[in-house]
Amino acid sequence: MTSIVQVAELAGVSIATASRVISKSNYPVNYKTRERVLAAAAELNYTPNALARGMKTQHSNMLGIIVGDNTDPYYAEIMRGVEEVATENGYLTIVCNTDRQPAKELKYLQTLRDFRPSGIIFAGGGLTEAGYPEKLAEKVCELTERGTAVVTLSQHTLHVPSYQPDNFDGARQMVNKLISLGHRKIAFVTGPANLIVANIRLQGYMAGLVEAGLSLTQNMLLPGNFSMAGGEQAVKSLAYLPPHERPTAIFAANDETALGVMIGLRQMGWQVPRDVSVCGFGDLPVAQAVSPTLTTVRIGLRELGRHGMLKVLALLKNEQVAEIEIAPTSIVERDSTAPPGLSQY
Amino acid sequence: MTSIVQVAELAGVSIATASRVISKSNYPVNYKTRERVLAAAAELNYTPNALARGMKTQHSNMLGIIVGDNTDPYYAEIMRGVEEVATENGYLTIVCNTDRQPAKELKYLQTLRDFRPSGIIFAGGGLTEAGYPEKLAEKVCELTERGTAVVTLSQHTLHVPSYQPDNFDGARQMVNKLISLGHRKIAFVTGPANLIVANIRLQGYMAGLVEAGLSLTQNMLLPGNFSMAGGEQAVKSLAYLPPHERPTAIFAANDETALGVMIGLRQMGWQVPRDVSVCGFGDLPVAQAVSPTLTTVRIGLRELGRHGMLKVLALLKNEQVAEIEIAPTSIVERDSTAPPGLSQY
DNA sequence: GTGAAAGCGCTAACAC
DNA sequence: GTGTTAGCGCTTTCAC
Repeated sequence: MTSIVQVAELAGVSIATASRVISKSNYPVNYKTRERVLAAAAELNYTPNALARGMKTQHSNMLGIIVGDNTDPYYAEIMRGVEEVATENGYLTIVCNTDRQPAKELKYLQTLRDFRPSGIIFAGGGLTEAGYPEKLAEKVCELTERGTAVVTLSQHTLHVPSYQPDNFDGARQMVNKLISLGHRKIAFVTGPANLIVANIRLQGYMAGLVEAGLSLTQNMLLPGNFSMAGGEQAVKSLAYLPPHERPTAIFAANDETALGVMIGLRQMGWQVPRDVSVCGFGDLPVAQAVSPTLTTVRIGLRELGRHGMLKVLALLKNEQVAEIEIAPTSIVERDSTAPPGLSQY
Repeated sequence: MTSIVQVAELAGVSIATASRVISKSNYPVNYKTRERVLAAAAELNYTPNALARGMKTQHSNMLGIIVGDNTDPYYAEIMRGVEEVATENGYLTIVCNTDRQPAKELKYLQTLRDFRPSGIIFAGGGLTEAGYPEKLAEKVCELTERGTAVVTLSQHTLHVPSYQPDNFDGARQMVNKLISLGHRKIAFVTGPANLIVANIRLQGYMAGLVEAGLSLTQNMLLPGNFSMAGGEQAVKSLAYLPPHERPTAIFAANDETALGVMIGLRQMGWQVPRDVSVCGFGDLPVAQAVSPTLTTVRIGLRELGRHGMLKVLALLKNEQVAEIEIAPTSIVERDSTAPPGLSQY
């Protein structure tokens, strides 16, 4: 394999000089000499060994992205944004699926550590299992101490720079919207209890109700888990409610759940939005593809990823970065919501 | 940072000995000595620097996976399978989005090369632009020569070990199925013309028709591009056909296209499967989520990824591997297909 | 069964 | 503006 030594030889310069031009260091090199080195490198089809370089510099132009599951469109979109900016800047993106399991997350962090990544992005949102935040913080500390840039893309137990969607306000706004449509009985399908983000959305929902002077009724909270199956399951319980106690709108903690809710309702013979309005959170591409199209809270996911990676790059350049930046969320009104009272029951 | 030197010191042995036990080499080391090294490593929370190791061994326990777009569920599923097996074996998975652009694919291969990956998996299927297969083959050759294990997960221009779904037979079977339902006018929405896999599915479709003694009518071929928008667009042209010339079934080259087809038909006021049957290829998770649920050709995508990675591992161990293995495909009949003639026109 | 030492390819002092 | 050289942390001959 061709190394910098052959390049130097062919160019008739020392390895140091060759390295200076190859590594784009800002060290002064004579114009002609530089040209010769570049020509030699091109001729030999040479590119530097990233491993060797990483060994010297102590970091490797690799970026780890921690996600729950790369097949989940929420993460897939973020990952795509991260990857775009990463590759534009010569970084390689490593997928780390955790399935939201602390053990897997820790394991990946360990493996990543061995590779001296330049940065790590936590796309998903902080697991809150007892004792886990501390363990995680410790592992992450080992990384940051050694210069790895760590960024989260959601509210998180980790106290590192973060670019995060306004989950609280998004949920609050959605409740406002439903209320302005005339809804008073608004159910909420929750996310996993151990996920910070899921809880913040729940809080936004509750805040929205309280602001409007509505009371929280226990059975308006349906347990979900951010999955389609969870949403489908959750609404089944509504069939047992006497008609006048049924919600006129169901707000799901994420889009996948909302899709499940729609499937469940269809099976029950309830029509959306005639009998009940449904809305989600995230604005995944699929929200526009289903029928009826899904009203949801828009997070610019790809942009979230792009911005997160830019933050990593800024950190790496020792630039000043805001500790926490909030990405605004907004309501996208589509066909799955309508005023209540269209129903026959 | 703690290196093997501190471990050796703490254990009171030489670096060589420490390395022998840490690197799990099968070199004989005294039982007690081994224990001491392990204890020291544990105490120091030591794990070997993957970069340094890679520098010696000339490959880095990294695996590149080349996909069109990681947000495409087809690739996401494969990637997930690959990642599972990779991480179980201590490999890191690098996402490489090419958007099916030769230039991006080449660029990624170049970057990967610098990192000395142990393996590269081409999840997507061979671009056939003029002159490109040769260029790609050359780049890949540089990699394989140096011991990188390269595997494709579809029919491909590259002549490397491959584990690939039976795209031809899947399409043929689907046509058989439609014919057995009574369909005679079966349209096919094609994939991108520059994609091998898309063409093979098209060939399977044609073979199925020919076997049944049906003729290929030109306007039964609708141009698509594997995207939802493409499917939506494609069916619009059918509105201009006189009713008796309209297809009674539309077979889309992949599931995304089929979803687009369903959306387009809905806009045109055609009901599925009453007015026209629709089917896809791939069996993405979403195929079960849409309404009506989608009849499609099942490829075990995650399994495809898992198996592909296993093939890489086998190659790395210099085991004998089959050059080409075919993964069977099968028909999953759901609600989007029915016998023709239910339509009112 | 163990240790000393070379060297993988690169960068960054440090000379000149 | 250029060259010499010392490592980065590891594996692996080659001695003993």
